[in-house]
Amino acid sequence: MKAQDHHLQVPGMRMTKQRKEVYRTLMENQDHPSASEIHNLMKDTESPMSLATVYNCLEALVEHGAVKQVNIDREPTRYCQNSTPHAHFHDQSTGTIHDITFKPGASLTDLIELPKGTEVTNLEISIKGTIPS
Amino acid sequence: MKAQDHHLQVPGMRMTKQRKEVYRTLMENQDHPSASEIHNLMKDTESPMSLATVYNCLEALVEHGAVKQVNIDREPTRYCQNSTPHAHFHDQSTGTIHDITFKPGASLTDLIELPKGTEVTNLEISIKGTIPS
DNA sequence: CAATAAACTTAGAATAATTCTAAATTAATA
DNA sequence: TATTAATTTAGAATTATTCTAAGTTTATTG
Ligand SMILES: [Mn+2]
Ligand SMILES: [Mn+2]
Ligand SMILES: [Zn+2]
Ligand SMILES: [Zn+2]
Repeated sequence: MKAQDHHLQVPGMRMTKQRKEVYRTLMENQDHPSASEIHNLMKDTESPMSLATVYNCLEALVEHGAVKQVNIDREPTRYCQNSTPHAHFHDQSTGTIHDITFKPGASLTDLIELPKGTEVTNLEISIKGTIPS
Repeated sequence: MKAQDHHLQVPGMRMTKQRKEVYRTLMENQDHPSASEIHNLMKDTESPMSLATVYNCLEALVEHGAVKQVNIDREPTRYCQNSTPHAHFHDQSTGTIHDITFKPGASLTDLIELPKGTEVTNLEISIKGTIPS
């Protein structure tokens, strides 16, 4: 799946008009928008849709690994089009969220010790702070 | 602040009866309970209190660094009495959350590259998976 | 193709964790 | 002690998200 591939197709997921548009909107707004932000972005397009459908589409995309959920504290869940492993940096001076890729060859076990046989199904690293302008 | 010190005192925070009891309850239930679980745990004690007060006390304790919030997805916020830096492992087969300390000498920058001058104010690492029994 | 079933979309209602409000109480300060 | 500031509380309000039930689209079967 290329970064600019707006014509996502995932085996097992019916790619409806609505899912296609939600995915495209997310690709064109890579700043981790929330469901309602995505919904608003689609208000004035040719394919407005209900907020429930935006939630449903995002859920389907997340289930199929095409999209990631990002939770910062109790704020509304945001969505990330970057399906590769990465961390999130939450810049407190701008409110924006940046993707941060892992160093090549780096592993979680560099940082922490996990009991033998531990199966990791999901890893979330979120950093809050400021970046110099 | 020792691990078993239930007589917390933090400069700048008025240690009321309620805050003391919330903190003590959290020390005695180190399994990352939610606000309403803490509230329930105190229902049958000598100092029951309103749920709003539990939230208020936890907020004060978090602000003063004595307690940490733990957010897993959109589940109710849980609270952690371990004020030292650590990661959280969410065991999916039991639903429990374990503290995982960082390897001595390990640093976040072993894993990711941050722009020069970046100030990190908060780091959260949460891992989901299973541990063999 | 026609009929049937399954999946999807939608508006609006429901849910539930958390926050807010406003009044009473408690603690600190002058 | 008198005054002020902080805290507690019950209950109302908020709000992101999920649910319901009906209509629509898509896939499958005969
Ligand atoms: Mn945004
Ligand atoms: Mn618990
Ligand atoms: Zn991201
Ligand atoms: Zn913890």
